[in-house]
Amino acid sequence: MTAKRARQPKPVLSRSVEDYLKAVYHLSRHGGVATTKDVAVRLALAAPSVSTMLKRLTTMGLVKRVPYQGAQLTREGRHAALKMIRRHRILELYLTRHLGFDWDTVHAEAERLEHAASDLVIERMAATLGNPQYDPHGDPIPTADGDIEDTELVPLATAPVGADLELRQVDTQDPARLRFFAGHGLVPGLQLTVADRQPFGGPTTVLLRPTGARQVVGTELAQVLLCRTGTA
Amino acid sequence: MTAKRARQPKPVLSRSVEDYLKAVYHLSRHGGVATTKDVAVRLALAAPSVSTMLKRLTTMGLVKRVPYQGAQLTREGRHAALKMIRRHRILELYLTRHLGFDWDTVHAEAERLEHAASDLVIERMAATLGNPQYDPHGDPIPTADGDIEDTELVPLATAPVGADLELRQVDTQDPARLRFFAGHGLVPGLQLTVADRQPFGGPTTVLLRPTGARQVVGTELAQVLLCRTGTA
DNA sequence: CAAAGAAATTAGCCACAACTAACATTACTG
DNA sequence: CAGTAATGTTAGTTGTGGCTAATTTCTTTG
Repeated sequence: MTAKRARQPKPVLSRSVEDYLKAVYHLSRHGGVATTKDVAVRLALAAPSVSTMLKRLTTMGLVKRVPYQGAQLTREGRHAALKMIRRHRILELYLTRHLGFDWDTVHAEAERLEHAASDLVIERMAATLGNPQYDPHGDPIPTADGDIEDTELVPLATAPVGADLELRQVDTQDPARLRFFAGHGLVPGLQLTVADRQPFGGPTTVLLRPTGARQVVGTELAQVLLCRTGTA
Repeated sequence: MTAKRARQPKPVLSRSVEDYLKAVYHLSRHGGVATTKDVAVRLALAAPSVSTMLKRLTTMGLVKRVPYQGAQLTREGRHAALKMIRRHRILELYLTRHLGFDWDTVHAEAERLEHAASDLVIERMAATLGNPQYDPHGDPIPTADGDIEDTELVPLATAPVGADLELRQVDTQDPARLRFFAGHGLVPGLQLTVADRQPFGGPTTVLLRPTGARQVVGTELAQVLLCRTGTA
């Protein structure tokens, strides 16, 4: 018995199963559980389809589930999910860096390719990219053995006025929003200062550090701009 | 009714259908028809599965079929098949040129990716490659609108002794054979002269033009080395 | 705390695409 | 040219993964 590899020889998860695992991962990432409804919405499926599949995943040992409550991934399920997320993010970065795609279109492309690309293709792409740590949106890329960085980030919408921040992650896949952000220089790595925030859910005004340019950002958008504090 | 594009809006063929169309294309390429058996062997499926599917493809208008005789592609079916073959060959070339794959491993990779890559990804790859005409094995790459070069090539096994040839195409996907060929410099573009052929299905001896090196090739292998005549 | 509403599940259905077993047709050969 | 071998098709089954309709459970609130 070789220590850790080859637990199961190669059950090979179906495309559907892979999508479910990713969905459950994302929905239960911050402590909670993934409910049937949420998974159904995320995958654009009917609730009964999800209910049935989650039961199947449970018997496969990929998911822990409490009926009528929700589901979480097992260690094995999380490993499979992180593998898919690694594929997805490497593909996104590869498509932008080497095939001229914009960051607002890569998500859809990667969504299909991630199920078809072999490990070897993915690792060759990763190597070509210099084993990157982040995808074009700033999302951390899990390592090949399933470790993922878990930095505490604060949404711009809730960062205190006066704070010096670095924009680390743009947490949306909506092409229109992404194009807006890119058009205003709001991309990962940007240094900024919170200049003002209007009360009652009003917009946040930021100063873009290098240029000193002002930028007003509505709450909805400020919610998905995730920042790291303390970069003077 | 816009002249030729958008006959059907977007029926989107399934992975299986795409594989069947490719198989029928390859099997009926040289005039004949594709029989149920041949398709079954090629796709590693049971004959009844193929029989049923060919009937389905017929009702979809992708295939013309005479029961108990065999099938051929319709114009629409051929178009779809050539589109897949374009994808496949561009992927093969891209994988070898940009991701460090050897020509004996790309077939399997491309076989899975061809169903998942969007037109845009494929055309970006093609552009990156300089809109190439041939894949790593020398197979012609169909154009985006479905034209494919149809050169008359002669197998080395049947080329007359004394002929000056250019090796154009290596017509196998078997990794072991491909490695053998690559190891002996037998790759598309090679100039060679047929020095000798033993009778009764015996091996062919060739002189590799640049170096003058001798190489003996057995009949089975000489059958898949497709050459163009007349290159003094 | 009972009843309405939301969410989850069960039951029953369908399409796709494979399979085996049984039967039909075509091709080959003594 | 009859009969067997090879090939093709039909019939019936299976597994996956969707769906709607009906039912159950949980949550929320008058």
